[in-house]
Amino acid sequence: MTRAARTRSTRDIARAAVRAELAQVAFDLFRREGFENVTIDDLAQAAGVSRSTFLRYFGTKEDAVLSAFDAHGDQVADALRARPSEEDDWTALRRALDTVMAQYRQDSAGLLSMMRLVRDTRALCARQLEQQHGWRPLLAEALAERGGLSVPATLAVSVKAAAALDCLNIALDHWTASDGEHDLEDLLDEAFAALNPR
Amino acid sequence: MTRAARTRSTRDIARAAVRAELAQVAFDLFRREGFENVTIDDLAQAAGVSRSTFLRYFGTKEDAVLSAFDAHGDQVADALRARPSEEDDWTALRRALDTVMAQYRQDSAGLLSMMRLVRDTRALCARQLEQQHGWRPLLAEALAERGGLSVPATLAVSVKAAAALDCLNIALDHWTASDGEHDLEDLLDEAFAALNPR
DNA sequence: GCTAGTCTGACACTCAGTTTCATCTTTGAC
DNA sequence: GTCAAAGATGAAACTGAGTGTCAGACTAGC
Repeated sequence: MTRAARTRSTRDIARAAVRAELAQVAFDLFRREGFENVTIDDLAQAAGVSRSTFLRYFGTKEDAVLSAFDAHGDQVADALRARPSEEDDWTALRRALDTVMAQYRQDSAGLLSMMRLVRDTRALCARQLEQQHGWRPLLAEALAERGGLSVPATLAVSVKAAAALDCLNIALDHWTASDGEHDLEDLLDEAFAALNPR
Repeated sequence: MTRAARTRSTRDIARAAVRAELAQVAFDLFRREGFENVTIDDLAQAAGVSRSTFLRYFGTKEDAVLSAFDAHGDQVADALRARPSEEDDWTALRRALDTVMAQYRQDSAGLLSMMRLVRDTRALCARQLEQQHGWRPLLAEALAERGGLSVPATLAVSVKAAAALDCLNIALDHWTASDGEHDLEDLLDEAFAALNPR
């Protein structure tokens, strides 16, 4: 559990609830009308808050959608630290991704519609790339710590972290393209197998 | 040589020249004043054209900077197709990147200031991610063709293409962070070595 | 109840990016 | 050379994102 999660006041909980509600309203509206056909004013009105308030919770329209994945970077990094130290990096990365895979499996229909929305919207695609780009240093650092030596993330761990995230992404892409027909875990395994660093 | 390059009218050449000039003016201004402190009006005025014209050449401020890399995706994909078919994918990818590495080496000072500008500007970082994301399918397709079979890019070739692009990126990141002290080729080799798919 | 910190809505503002239209230049055909 | 078509430019209006400010309402702790 992170520091932010430990020190959680009543206000923080209320804020998180409002945030989740706004995100849900936004997602539904985007799905129904299309991302670029919905203005922030529309979102605010649909959610029953002012434009100002909406923009206080989410800096951009994109963030309202992608906030669903906000915690994933830290979650995977934590899972990575929890892997046995004798495990090789690539296997540890694959297993650490089980954390998010479990969440995906829990609501695969929701994930599918989310991924469709993201893939069909250039701005969301771009923002998602940026979001995942931010996870790379988290994974790289966790990987470096696991190695015991050299806490400042080296080039090698960054590359492995980036590649693992690509695998996740590409597996999700193929899964979405198949309308969820293929098994996501299998696709991820296949992606990891394509790149088998020693 | 691509089709677009073959059928090149006088107008196209003039357009390309204007485009290059605008990009240069924009780059200089961004470097001097900072990306977000320069408006499109400023750029247009500095270049002696109207706002409309500037926006016709570059859809966004970001594109004015990153147009410098526009051709790289196709170039690497072409280089990939030119590699001997007996070469393994990973080696072919590494060698195909020599195409862009040669261009970087030719003006490493320019590249360094460009990379610094990009890294220091969130919007440019994001747009660059998007740009490179667009290269992935190009490389994946070239890789698939090389393999002879299954022209529709499979998951495996996508993963390798993505990983190779990450290597390029991360090598550039470290090179930039070292102010160009390290040797870029060495960093790229190191990145490729960290991920050695069979 | 009072006070301090926080949340909210209203409003004004800047700027990015789109679209439309009128004008001017270039090109190619004759 | 002339002329018509196509392309390039500039001007202007417009939508909407995102920022900043401010005043009022709410809440918690004392």
